[in-house]
Order: sequence, then C-alpha cells, then structure tokens
Amino acid sequence: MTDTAIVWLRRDLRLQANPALAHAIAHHQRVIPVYIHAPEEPGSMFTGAASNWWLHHCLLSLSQSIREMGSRLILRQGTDSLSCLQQLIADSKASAVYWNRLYEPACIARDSDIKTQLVDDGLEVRSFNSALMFEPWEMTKQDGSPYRVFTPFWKACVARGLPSPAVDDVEQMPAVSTRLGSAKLDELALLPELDWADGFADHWQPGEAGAEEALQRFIDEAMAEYADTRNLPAIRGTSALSPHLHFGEIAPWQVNNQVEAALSADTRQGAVKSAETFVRELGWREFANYLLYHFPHTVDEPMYPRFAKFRWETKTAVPLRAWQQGRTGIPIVDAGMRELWHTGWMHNRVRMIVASLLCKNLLIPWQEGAAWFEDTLVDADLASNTLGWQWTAGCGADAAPFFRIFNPATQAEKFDAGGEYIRHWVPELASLPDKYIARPWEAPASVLEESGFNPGEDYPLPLVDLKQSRERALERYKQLSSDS
DNA sequence: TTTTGAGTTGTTCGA
DNA sequence: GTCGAACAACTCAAA
Repeated sequence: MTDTAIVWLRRDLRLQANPALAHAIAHHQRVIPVYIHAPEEPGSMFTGAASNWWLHHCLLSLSQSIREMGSRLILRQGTDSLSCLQQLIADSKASAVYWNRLYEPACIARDSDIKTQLVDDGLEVRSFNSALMFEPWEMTKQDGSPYRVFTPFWKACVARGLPSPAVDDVEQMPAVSTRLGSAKLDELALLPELDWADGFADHWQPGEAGAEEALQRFIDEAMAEYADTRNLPAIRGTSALSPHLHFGEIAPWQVNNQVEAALSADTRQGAVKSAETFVRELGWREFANYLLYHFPHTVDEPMYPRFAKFRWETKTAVPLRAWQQGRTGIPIVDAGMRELWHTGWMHNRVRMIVASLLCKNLLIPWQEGAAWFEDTLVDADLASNTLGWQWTAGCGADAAPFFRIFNPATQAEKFDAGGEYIRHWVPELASLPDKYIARPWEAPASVLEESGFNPGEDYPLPLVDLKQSRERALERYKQLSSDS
C-alpha cells in the first residue's frame, strides 16, 4: 500500500470547491489528477463538436492551473475509462480513486461498474457531489415518488435551504512523478479539423478563471435588471454561465453564494426579485438533472408514453437543413441559428423560438433539434437539453400546453423591438425598417424598393406560412388526444 | 379518499 | 391601442 490517490476529473474541471480533489489532498501524500479520453465509451465527454472545443480549452486552462499549484494534469486515452484507470493505478501504485458524480444514465452505469471493479481490485473508491445543490434522490414527494412539476420541486428545495458546503480551497498540490506518462492535449484531437470554431474564442474564456469572470460581470452589470432584461437577446442580460456550469468550472452553490453576498450590498430597485429569478434558473438546472436521473428514458423518448404516437413529418431533410443553416426565411429564427453557429451559444428566449418553429410549425421530431443543439452548443448538456426540447414539444415534464405555439414574428417584435439582434446576425435584412424586419414577407413593394431588398434573392422566402402551419400543428395535437 | 387549484417563458380574436 | 377571454386536457401536489 502506498499513500497515493487518483482524482478522476470529468465534469468538475476546477481546483476550488472541488470535493473529490479536496478530499484527496487532505488525506493523501500524493495526488494524481487525471483526465481520461475514451471517446467511444458511452457517457464519454467527447460529444458535440462545440463542446469538444470548449473541453480542449478548459483542459488547457486546468493543466496550467494545476502546474501553478506544483503538480501536473495527467491525460490518458483508451477505449474505456476502467482500463485507463487500472493502467494508471499500476503505473502509480495508487491505493485510492476519487471522483465527483455525474447523473446521466450512461455515466451512472459506467461509474458504478468501475466502482465495483476497483473495489474488487482492493482500492478505496469514493465519489462526491460537485455538480448539484441537491442530489436527485434527496428530493421526493411525500409519497416517496419523484416530482414532475417544477414549482413544488423548487419550493421543496428552497424550504430545505440552498446548501453552502465548506470545501477546502486548494493552495498547493503535491508533485506528480515525472516518470508518470501523459498524453499531450493535442493528441486528444478535441478541436475541429475545420477552422469553424475559431470565432468562439472571441466570445468565451473556458476554464475556472473565465467562469469567475463571467459571474462577476453578471453580478456587476446585469443582475439587478435580470428580471427585465433576461429575455432580450440583443443585450447581455443573462449570465452565460451555462457552459462553465456544464463543465464544472464553477459549482452552482458558488454561484448562489456570490449572488447572495452581492445582494446584501445591493439596494438597487428590483435587485431582490431579479436575484430570485436568476437563482430559480439554477433550480431549473437542478430539476433537469433530477428528471434525467429519475426518468432516464426521456433522453430519446417522450416522458409521457401517449406522445409516442404523435404524427411527425417524415420528409424532413430539406427543412431541417434550412433550420440548421439559418435559412428559414424567418428572421428571428435565422438570427438565432446563426448566433449558435458562430458562437456556440444562443440566447434562451431565442432557443425557445427556434425550437417551437422546428417542433410545431415544421413538425420535425424534437430529437432532431436536440441532436443539433448537442453538436453545436458549447453548453450542450444532456439533462437541460432533454428537458428543454420536451418542454417545447409539449411531451415532457411541466410542458408548454400544446396550443402554446410561438409566433416568431410576434416574439421578435416583443423581445427584439428595435431589430438590433436580427440586424446583427442577419445583415442582409439590415436595410429594412423596424416595422418589417421581423416579417419581411409583409413589406409592401414601396418599402422593398426603398430599402433595396429583394425577397427570395437577398434572403429566403419563409419556409412555412406561420398561420397555416400553426393550425396544422393544432390539428395534429388534436388527433393525438382523439386517437387515445 | 376526494377535491381543488395550479401548472416558466403564448396567440388570437373580438369588444 | 388595450384588454379579457378562449384556446384542452391532464397531471399532480396538497389540503
């Protein structure tokens, strides 16, 4: 037996407030932080192209921080995490393996297998909570079954009290032997082959320091007005913490703690309500993980089985492609899809609008939209993505009633009144006056001429008629209830 | 056990 | 232009 512990890092890519890491440092002389690249393995962190870009830069940042602490991040790659861990255990003579828990079905299955095997091998294995304020199994209804409605779930969480766990900060890490082998980050080939993601760096700073900066910016500049501005996509009214939270660069309780601390010194009008609204969004993140844990089938099937019979369109290749490329001819939708392509992110309000168009106006299965988001979002998160898409499609927990079909033109006029967001992402529309920028198909000839805009040439004609497709969707949903 | 009221994010129509 | 009602049906938590 030696006194060496391995800390298997996954979506907890931070040094501060990291329970597994803090435990290892507190109880062992030698600590080996490792990231394992097993792209073929179910539950792997090698997923969408945008996420992989983020992961690359996050690992880069983390390995620099670990170096500053006097240690070294070990990278290993292989077909599966277990064999990589076993090899590392053999190489390092480690006696303990620690990690922070994940809650996706594939990760739970993998991790529990690994735990069983390593315990059999005679190692001490412990997992910790680094990602959630409430473990999914902690919160149940009075009858012991899981919540399926957000508000009572969140009320129960708040009643219990949002946690503020004390986790030791890392001041210094013991050195890792230079003989211990590590892959080079570039060998993991996380960056896309095309230079498509190059622009991401203008928008994002992956890593622990970037997460802290994003939170500070939000608290200083946006939080007090959050309740009013969070729906305006032209404004940086949201925190944009989602990718940082996804990769565990910051813990949700750290976010909550800092918001509360800032609030106690904040006398601005509406600050309390805004902070509450914001923290409630952290609650939605908890709820998404909670639902995925209790209802793992929701990853690709509707939460409620009666929706399995819903009659989606089958010939979807052409409209799906137009949607993905931001060429639907519906300005706010195209703006959102282009923002996604260029930055790896989309404003939440716009996510709802583009999703509603796909599921309801185009009648394309929500799974198609979820897959595209998984591939293109830097904050792609199976739990949040699943909840969001099922909510939009009307087949999930606390779902939108089926008659609630967004009108993308009305939404744009309401939340992008000056057309600033549309003009930024769809510059070919920029010359149109505000009145028609969200619905160029209604612009009279005189306006078209004056602005020099040629519908169908400069910009696609709308892919669907909003009114007709709305009625068609309502009809389909009606069929669903009359059939059963 | 039964009842009651509520449920993230809307749209349209007609007065 | 503003406002309220209608748009379905169902689940679910709690009284």
